[in-house]
Amino acid sequence: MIVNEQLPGVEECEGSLKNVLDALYVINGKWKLAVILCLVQSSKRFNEIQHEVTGISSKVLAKELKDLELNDFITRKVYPTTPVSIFYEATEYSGTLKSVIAELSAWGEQHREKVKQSMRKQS
Amino acid sequence: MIVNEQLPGVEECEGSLKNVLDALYVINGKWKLAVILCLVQSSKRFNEIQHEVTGISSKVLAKELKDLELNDFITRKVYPTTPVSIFYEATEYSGTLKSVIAELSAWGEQHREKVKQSMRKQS
DNA sequence: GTAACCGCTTTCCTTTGGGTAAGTAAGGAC
DNA sequence: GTCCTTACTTACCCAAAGGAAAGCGGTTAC
Repeated sequence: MIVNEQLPGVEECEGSLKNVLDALYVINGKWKLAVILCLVQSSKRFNEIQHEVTGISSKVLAKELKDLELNDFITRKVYPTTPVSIFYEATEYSGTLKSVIAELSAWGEQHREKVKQSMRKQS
Repeated sequence: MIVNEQLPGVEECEGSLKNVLDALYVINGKWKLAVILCLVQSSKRFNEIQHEVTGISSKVLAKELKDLELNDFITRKVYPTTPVSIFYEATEYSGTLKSVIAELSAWGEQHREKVKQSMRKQS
């Protein structure tokens, strides 16, 4: 039995697993982060988002927007113009994802580098 | 058009999106992190893992172990006992996930608290 | 022999995520 | 009246993920 002292212990792991899975559940899917990042830049209308997040269908975008609103990452605002215009904007709460995204981004980048290197070695 | 100055800008977002998606691709799935966390505590045999990660089927566990080995998170070690015993152990590289897991865990925890609170308000 | 255990693999089935395309209600342009 | 736009919804389809259960080759126990 080999125990790695540098890594977290049993209790810490089991406690955090639930948290991590909860976090991933929210962040997960092909489009959620793309939509959040799109709206963090500026608030936008449905068709604008669909144009900017290339490849997403209206069905999926509608679903993602509902999910994100339920999780309080974005707000749906209806302006009483004629006809009404509907804007989606990122909430302050979506800012709490900043450090999570930063960590994931840093890790993802170094991981891609590592994969590239190991592919060079093999060829 | 409302721009949130406290959040990252356009370039930063678009650059990091790819990295984040790469990271999520590796981490993703119902079982990967559970298996990693299980093996980080100590190296284990197939049946031990299957017992500890409750609910995983042998088919899925076998697949996850292969994936994790390919991505260099774990090593498959065969010991020449009779019969041979096969141990899986976490590599040093799986330690690089530590800060990612820490962030995800912290965020997931506070998010769950927040969801609980907003459910109390509604009821 | 027979049964059981280990480390899987195989088969079959269901669920989930997502894609395509069409439709629709409300309003505006011509 | 007819068509266009906006913000979706609906219906149908497909592929990948995952679950259940059985099988399998090798080995040990009795």
